Amino acid sequence: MAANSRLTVAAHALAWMALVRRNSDEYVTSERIAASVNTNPVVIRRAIGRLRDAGIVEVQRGAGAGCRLARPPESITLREVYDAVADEPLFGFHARRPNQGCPVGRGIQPALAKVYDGVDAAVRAELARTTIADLLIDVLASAWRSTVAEPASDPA
Amino acid sequence: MAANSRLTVAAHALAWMALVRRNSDEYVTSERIAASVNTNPVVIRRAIGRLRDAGIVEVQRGAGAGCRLARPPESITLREVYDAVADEPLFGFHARRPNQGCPVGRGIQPALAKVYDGVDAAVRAELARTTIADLLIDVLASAWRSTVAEPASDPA
DNA sequence: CTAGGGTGTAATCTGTTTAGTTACATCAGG
DNA sequence: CCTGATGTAACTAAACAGATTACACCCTAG
Repeated sequence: MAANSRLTVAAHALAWMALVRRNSDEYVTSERIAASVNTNPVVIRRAIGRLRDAGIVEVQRGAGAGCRLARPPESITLREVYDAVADEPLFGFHARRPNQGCPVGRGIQPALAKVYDGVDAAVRAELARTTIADLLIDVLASAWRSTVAEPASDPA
Repeated sequence: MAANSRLTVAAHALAWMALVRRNSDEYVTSERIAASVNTNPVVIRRAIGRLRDAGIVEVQRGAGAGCRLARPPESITLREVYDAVADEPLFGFHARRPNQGCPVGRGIQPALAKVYDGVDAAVRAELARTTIADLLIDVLASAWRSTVAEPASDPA
């Protein structure tokens, strides 16, 4: 597992909510989402909390509580989701400060920062091309194909 | 520190070798590079090993041994370096397999894989825009600026 | 042809991070 | 109120990266 599965979990939860939303506008519980993602409800709640702060989902407390998309899935891009759940940059700098007595040690971080900023912008632009609605369509298509192929695939 | 400082360390080492190369074509030891990066020589050797396998640097063993760029720095892009040193994808999937009884659980990974492939291509295209020669120029410019500003900055 | 400085790499230690889990305070609807 | 859910703190466990030690191996200078 790579360091960050947070975007995956958040996208999974949102796709789930988008699917539910097609049938009703009810709130869905963290427990049900966790059952689909196959993790603990608290992990889902942590992700939901960030998505709530970003205005992507609405949370209802009290009895009959749960969570649902705050907006149509067509208006939610993976870039927004990424910004909501990611807190570490893709590439990190030195674990220990490089030698400041060396020109390379002194100039490397500013120089790389520019490159990494460009990479970050490219990543976010690419993620902006996919909405939760797009994702749900692709998810259902993939699930359908795997259902058809299932008899031939391993049952694990 | 974010998960991956490997690209940073490799770029630092290559910038150093590019700088040395401007004055002579001698081999430089992992110990000297480590002193600039401020880490252990073994960490540098591990990075060098991958760069050697990728044909980016040449390593000479025996007495007076060390390592140098195998090609002009203008011909080495950060994309090559990234490909040489990275082994984990940027985004990971679920830690535990999602619920295969749920359409979303079954279709989410193939759907996200397409998105993540696109992101990976975008990252590498962005990194391809910078060569080690470009980086060195920027490193030296940044080091120069920080030298001028040094009297006002903290001496830590 | 040997002495010595360097690479290559395995093994281990340590610190950090993240997912997983438990526990519990809090919040509304019925 | 009671109930079923969220919000969050606290802790555990596992994975991972970097740091370090140790040592086999290599090659060139002398």
